[in-house]
Amino acid sequence: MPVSNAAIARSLEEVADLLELEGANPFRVRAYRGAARTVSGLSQNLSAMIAAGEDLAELPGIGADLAGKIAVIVDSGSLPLLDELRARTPPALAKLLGVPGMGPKRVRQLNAVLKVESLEDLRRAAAEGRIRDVPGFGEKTEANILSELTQGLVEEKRFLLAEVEELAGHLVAALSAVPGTREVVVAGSFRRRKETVGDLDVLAVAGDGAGLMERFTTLPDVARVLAHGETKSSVRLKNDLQVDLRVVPAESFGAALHYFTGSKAHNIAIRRMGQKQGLKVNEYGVFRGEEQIAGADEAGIYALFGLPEIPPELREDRGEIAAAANQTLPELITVSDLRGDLHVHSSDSDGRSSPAELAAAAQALGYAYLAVTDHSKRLGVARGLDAKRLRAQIRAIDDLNGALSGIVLLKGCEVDILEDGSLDLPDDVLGELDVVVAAVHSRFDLGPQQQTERFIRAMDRRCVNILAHPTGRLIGRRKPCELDLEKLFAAARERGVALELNAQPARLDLPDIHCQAAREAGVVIAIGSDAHAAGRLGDIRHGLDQARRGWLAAADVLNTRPLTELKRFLAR
DNA sequence: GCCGTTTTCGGCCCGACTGTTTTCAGTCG
Repeated sequence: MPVSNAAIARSLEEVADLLELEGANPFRVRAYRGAARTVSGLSQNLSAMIAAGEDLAELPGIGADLAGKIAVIVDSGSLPLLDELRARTPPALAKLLGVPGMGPKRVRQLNAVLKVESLEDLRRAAAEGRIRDVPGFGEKTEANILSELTQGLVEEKRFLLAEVEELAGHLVAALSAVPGTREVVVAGSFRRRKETVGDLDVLAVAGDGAGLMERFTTLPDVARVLAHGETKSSVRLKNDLQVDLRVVPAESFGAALHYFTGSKAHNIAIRRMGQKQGLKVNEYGVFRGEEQIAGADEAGIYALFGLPEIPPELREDRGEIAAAANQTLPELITVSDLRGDLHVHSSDSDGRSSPAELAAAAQALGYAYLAVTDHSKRLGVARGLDAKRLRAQIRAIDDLNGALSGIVLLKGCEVDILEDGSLDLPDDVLGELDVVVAAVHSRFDLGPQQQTERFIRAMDRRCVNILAHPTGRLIGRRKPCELDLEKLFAAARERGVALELNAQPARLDLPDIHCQAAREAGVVIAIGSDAHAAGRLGDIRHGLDQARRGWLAAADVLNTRPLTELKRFLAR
């Protein structure tokens, strides 16, 4: 079985961790991390690229050496350098790097002096008071380590973006209420609309910085103050979410917003551009010598480099800077571009609203159409429809449409793709529908070849219009199924089938990077809310966020089209 | 280990906070 990109990235990341622990050249460590990042962001399978004779050294951050090492991993499934590193370094030692406050130097120091080799060793050493006497450590550091370990927060926890939206709103409101506060913005991955966030980075312009910091560190939700400075403070909330607050002067607001929005990789790329022009870019502005020449707003920073303002969602160093320089950035889709929703459940299966209620809610959103796509019979737990019940629903929707004006309900179904790629309902009944959404809800564990063939076989059925949540992933709970995406994209384009970007916060499937690749492959994307109640149609905004991160313009998305054009596409 | 509009060698983003130090190293983002 071919080695997955994710596995290659993990190996490179582990090499970086172990090299760091050995005190290797930090730039060499960085090179491995950079390569791991490049690899995990690829949609094309590296094994396939090598088989096709492509030169991996063309990829950013990968040179001749790492291209060779990746080829070795693909060939043999392992990497000699990694094996050597593992033999030299206790494997559990790398886990210590995950403890806040512990970096490579401290881990090595504790390993050398106290023979600490694991998290348990570290916990015991801290509990027994042996760490305070190690040179470079003290009582406070020891107490902090013990506290981190006993609170069980060492495993990195990321939150779904949708989960923290409300909290972020409360924070902004509470901080904005401090007298003299002029700007409060949540930057970071939250502003980039990344599917998960590890923490919140809040930025403020304040008349009374000390007062704002005092308010921030004493908010009722704060469980622990990690740092409390004049311009920077960090807290951990009761739900374990870390929040950092920075207070900056107004003339630096744009620079700080840019800096704290990131991504880190994007910032580094911008700083390098500055460096080449003899400019220093930091969170206070852009400086030529001592003189600040930009920084009050973000646009001014980009303008300095001859670039249009790059939308936060694109700032991942995935080609956006080159595209901005060439004036080829896409005009990203917005919510107002949507004319309808193509994946919604009614109370006929596992939804909570009737088709009539869904129609009313869709109309309130300004939609021209909405597809009712209930589950098929195979999904018993969802009260999936068999042919008879589906025909009854078809007749009911026909009647309903006769009574509606300004909105059209499309007759649809989310039909199960069975293990062999056949569909859960026969062609004759599916043929009576306006739109057929096909989806996998079982056997996510097939090998990549079999899984890809299963999807393609389903798309071979001419009634199928959309492939729903293609990878099947559930963020933090279920890994994406293994697929040859390049093949899948080609098959979808050839057959006139759209791939879905499912907007449910835990799905967001296709993921952003795959949307970008699908777009480049000429595949049409359908954004579906997968709402199970009339009040949840608005969930589609989460899909919009990811569509923008996936470089999609309105023209790339099926449900921005007027009804007549949509119907042309659905006719295949 | 990567990379090139000063370079195929010699660089490699930049600043805040903490804790342990007496002027700074380590960590973090």
